[in-house]
Amino acid sequence: MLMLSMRMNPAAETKDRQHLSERLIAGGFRFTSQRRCVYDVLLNKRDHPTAEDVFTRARKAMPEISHATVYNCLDALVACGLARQVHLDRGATRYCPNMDEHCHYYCDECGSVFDVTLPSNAPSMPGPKGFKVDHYDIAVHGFCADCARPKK
Amino acid sequence: MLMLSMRMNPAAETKDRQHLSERLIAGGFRFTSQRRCVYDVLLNKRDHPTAEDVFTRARKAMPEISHATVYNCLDALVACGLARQVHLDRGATRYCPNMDEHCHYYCDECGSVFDVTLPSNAPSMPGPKGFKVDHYDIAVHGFCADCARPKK
DNA sequence: GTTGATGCAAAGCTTTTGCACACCG
DNA sequence: CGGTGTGCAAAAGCTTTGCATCAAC
Repeated sequence: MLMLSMRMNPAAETKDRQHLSERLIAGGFRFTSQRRCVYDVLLNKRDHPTAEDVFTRARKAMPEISHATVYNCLDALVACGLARQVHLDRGATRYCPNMDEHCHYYCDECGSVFDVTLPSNAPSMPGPKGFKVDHYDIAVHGFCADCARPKK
Repeated sequence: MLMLSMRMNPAAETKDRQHLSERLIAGGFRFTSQRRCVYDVLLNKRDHPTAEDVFTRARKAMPEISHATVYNCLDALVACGLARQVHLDRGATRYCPNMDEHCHYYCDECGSVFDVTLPSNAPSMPGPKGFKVDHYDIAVHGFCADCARPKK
């Protein structure tokens, strides 16, 4: 199975990395090498990794990094608006550094994830009274082209 | 024996319960008392319970029901189109017997969940080529009226 | 009678926590 | 220096599995 690994805009990424420090500080966090490492992992392969995946990849560059620190770093990145959690199934939470409004097409058969950017004319709908919307988390479940074939 | 419930649409629910057996059988499952019990729990209190919540409630009517059986029953209900999983945060998966297209407004502060039915004219967007959509899982994150107040 | 479902308990996986030490500011 | 962040390990929480027994068809 081929996981989606697309690098849309290298220039924007470099900018993102430069902004990491100030974003962290603006959020009341300190800028640490571990947080930079974790953020790099997210930017380097945008395949919606789980915390465990991030841990494994981060260890290549920083062998002494711990499990707890990866969770800490991911939470910090989420808290200061540099990443988002993605909840697709009963499995582990995945992380996504793409802060554009987009949705995730998820194959319930093989687990593939496809990003689709939302049209800018996305309709707003009335929510509960007084509810202050932060962001949308849209998962489209179904079967990818390979798994949709009636071969069972 | 069916338990009485006070709900928005009693007629539809009774119909749902009558259909439980045939839906299960159509899905290749057997109709068991445990599955009826678990389905009743979902219908009786539509507050997006976790499997653990369902387990606790089901035990009131069926004290010997097991943890594993609750998961089995919930999975069976999901498989034959009588319930859906809802993934809102890093916590446990929740379950929802509402099969209408609707989205969940979720307060990241206090954890409240509000159902909002989607307008029937919901726009369709182009997904990955060949992707066969089964259903949407839309969570709107933010802060409910109580938690949105700047009391900090 | 066959086959799938259940109950129990234990294992597996994901996430959090407590604490001593290190490091940033 | 003070306090946050880290690393480690253990605990806690959620879900699955193995197996003997039981029930539905």
